[in-house]
Amino acid sequence: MLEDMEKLVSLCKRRGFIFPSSEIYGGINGFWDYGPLGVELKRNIKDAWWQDVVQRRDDMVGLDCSIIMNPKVWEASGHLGGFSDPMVDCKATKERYRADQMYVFIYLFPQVNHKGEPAEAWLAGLGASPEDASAIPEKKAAKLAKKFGKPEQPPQIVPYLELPEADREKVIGPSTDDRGTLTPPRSFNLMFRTFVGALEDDSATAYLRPETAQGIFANFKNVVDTGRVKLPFGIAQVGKSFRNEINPRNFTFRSREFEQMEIEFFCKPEDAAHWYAYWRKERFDWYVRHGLQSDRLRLRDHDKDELAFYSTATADIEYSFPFGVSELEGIAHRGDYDLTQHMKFSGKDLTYFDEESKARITPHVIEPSAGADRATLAFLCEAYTEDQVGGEIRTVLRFHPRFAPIKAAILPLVKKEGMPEKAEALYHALRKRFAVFYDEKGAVGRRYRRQDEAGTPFCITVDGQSLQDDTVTFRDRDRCVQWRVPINQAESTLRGLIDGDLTVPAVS
RNA sequence: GCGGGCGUAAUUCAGUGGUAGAAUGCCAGCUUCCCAAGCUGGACGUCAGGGGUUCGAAUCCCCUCGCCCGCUCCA
Repeated sequence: MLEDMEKLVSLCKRRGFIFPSSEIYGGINGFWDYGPLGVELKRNIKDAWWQDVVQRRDDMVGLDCSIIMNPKVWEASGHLGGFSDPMVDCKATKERYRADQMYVFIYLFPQVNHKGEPAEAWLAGLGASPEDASAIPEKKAAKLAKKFGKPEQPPQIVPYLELPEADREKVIGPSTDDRGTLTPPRSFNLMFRTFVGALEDDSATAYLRPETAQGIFANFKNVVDTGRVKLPFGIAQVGKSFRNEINPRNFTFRSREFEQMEIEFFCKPEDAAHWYAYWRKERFDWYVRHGLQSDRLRLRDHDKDELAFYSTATADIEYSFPFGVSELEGIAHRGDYDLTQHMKFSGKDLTYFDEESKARITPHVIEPSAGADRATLAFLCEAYTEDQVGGEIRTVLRFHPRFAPIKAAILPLVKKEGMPEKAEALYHALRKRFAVFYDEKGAVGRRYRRQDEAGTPFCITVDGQSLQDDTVTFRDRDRCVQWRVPINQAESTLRGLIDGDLTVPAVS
């Protein structure tokens, strides 16, 4: 079991799974590159997802929409407003506050201070309204009143955001007794801004999408009009998204550029609860089927106060990474919020005509939204194992065969007596269908270990007997079991093992 | 964004002011009929980047970038 990320990060670098982005220039925080093995792994995960939720279902279709969309999309979705809360930091106590919930209470005391000026105190309080915010300032003012006398007037109350810049220095923060410790309000906007066209004026402002979901909602009418789809049905999309995360952390887990695998599943309002329960289970089971069967995986329902205001239910699929329990996928019951918002902002009718009831309805939507990079990282963490073999450590990535970057390595046992030629012929036959790898160099034990570290589930070895009777040995990664298979059945055997129709024999 | 730690070969690390090292890995060859065996040879470093101090800096100082940990944040 993987205890910290260090060994995995170093293996990923060493074997070509994941590299720091633009490393030769010192890297860039929050961005990562997938190397030769990593790109296969991640692509296999995305392909498996696409096959399972689109190709093998009758009620799903796919979509691939642009990353940059009309900026109004992000007004409608709430990302432009919701992603940009101004925050204020206290330099003394390191606390952080929402600036729109901070009010300054200005007290004037009758007596003068040591400089002979009228004593005044600018006391900051926190709350949704001035009344809510008054507790801390009142308490502090009462203390000061003992020294400078009781104020004759009630305090003047100013929202921190409306305070003139020059006056900010006078403010005493909620958690300190010193003035001037608060920073100016700073906007923490997670949207990546850019400009469309060569002229960088404000009218050309656009955004890199922070999620793929809105492209699906924006195309809902197109798909309904052209796709011959009927409720209930879903639209799936895989693609890059971008968020200016305040603090990228934990290897690829929180990155600023990442890839999502999202479904918006549309249904009649009265069926939404059923479909929510269905997808909640279906998506959890998908991870279990592909190897996250340990107790490190869990399904957590959001508490009421955790829910977005438009959602009636949300569940997170979480994985216990070495750095903590973190979300892989969220399944949200979003009601008709998104379609309604887009109708409001676009002025277009996005309702659905139900043939049965002859009524127009606004479908409700269930959103299973998964992180492709997070899934990849979870499968990497889960796969990482160190076996003790005769006092030595055998490092193995136990990927599900469907995800393994290389499905099988074709190896001549020794580099002579016609074995390389026979092995190469098999390699050329197999690579038409599978990602396979040929290696004839060095001791076979070393080659087996190299494949273990790359997560290759099977090795096919051509030995002396192969030259006599046209059989090869299959070697299983997880238990090192070996058994003989006729060379003309190698392809069907490999396919059976990958698809799960065949299993590895108990003993060789 | 704050605080702390760190940054030397592909990886893990040693090197506290005076000629950049080890192990593993990698490459070539020999050997080898089954699990990182052995032998021979080989490549690989702007010591994260930039600036400063010094006769001389991987080493001391400053700045920047990146990674890790803890806060904070995560609509």
